[in-house]
Amino acid sequence: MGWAAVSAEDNLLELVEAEEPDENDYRLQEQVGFILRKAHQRHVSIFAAHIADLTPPQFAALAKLRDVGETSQNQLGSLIAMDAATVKGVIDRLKARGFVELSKHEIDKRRLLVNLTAEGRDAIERLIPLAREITQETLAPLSAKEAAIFMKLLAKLA
Amino acid sequence: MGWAAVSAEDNLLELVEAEEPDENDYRLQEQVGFILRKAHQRHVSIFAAHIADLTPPQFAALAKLRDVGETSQNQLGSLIAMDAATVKGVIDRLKARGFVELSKHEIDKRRLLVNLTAEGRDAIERLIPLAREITQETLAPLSAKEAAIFMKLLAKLA
DNA sequence: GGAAATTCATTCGTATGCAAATGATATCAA
DNA sequence: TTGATATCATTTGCATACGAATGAATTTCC
Repeated sequence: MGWAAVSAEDNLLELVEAEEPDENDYRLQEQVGFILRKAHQRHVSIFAAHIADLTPPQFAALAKLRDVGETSQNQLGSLIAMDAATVKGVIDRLKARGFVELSKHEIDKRRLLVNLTAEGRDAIERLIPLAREITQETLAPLSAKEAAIFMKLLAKLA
Repeated sequence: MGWAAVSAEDNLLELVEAEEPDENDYRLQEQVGFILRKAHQRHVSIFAAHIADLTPPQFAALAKLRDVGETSQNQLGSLIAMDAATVKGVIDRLKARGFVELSKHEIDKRRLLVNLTAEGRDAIERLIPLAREITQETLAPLSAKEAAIFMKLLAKLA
């Protein structure tokens, strides 16, 4: 096998390259984590444009309290995907705003119970229609069918 | 029209309810923003399990510098979706680690040029294979076809 | 040429987000 | 019963993330 077999050499190279097409090629902009971060940023920005006086985590806490009623702080955190340290800060700020009130569990003295105040309930009821708009605007780049598929796959991923 | 027309009344109510099926119904767990936040959290967790000594934003900065070479701090920020305040902190920490070096632009004295050090280049080359695994693991709940569809829709959204 | 607008970077303040350590309380098990 | 475990909450430290204000340098435009 001498250098006369030029086309055979080329074919071999093509095969090798076909096995490892991305050896030197890493495109940050195409990685799921990078795009996920950007999509999340965009959502937070849309949220802020519609609801200026509350953050998404604060809204989530109020919305979940509306669903389940009084719960312990950590339990609420697990319902809205926040660890103990994070949920504490969120609840502290909601308390300072008068949207939630805290009390001690009668039996289990470790637990800190959280509940909506009347003002907090008013706020979340008032904000839910805006939250629907936020969801709509976030999904606006997709058709209805695309959005449905996307939501199903995103849920699988999360 | 008296109260004899009971079934007609019922039909009317059904119609009204069909128009507004979710009047009192807001499911936080089904909102795109909430799930997006959880999916992002999951990705960050997977990232940390594979690459313990660098955060996703720090990795993004190194990967992008590898692509484009020396750039100004703000320009780098816009390439990886970070505002000026955020990118400064990321670059400061990468500089403290010896992964990037800073210099002043000769002509435009406002600009702060950022570039990889030899150590930074070694690091990013070493980490890219791990980053591929991170992407794979993040998308693991989806089939190859689902992942392709998801990435296309996610890109549209971000 | 020079005032106005723009760009680059920094700083400050506020808000997640999480790991790790700690203390108080409750539960489990030998 | 009591000693080991587990749970609930707090605190500290670090790292994004972004709005707003500031200062320095450049560009635009009349």
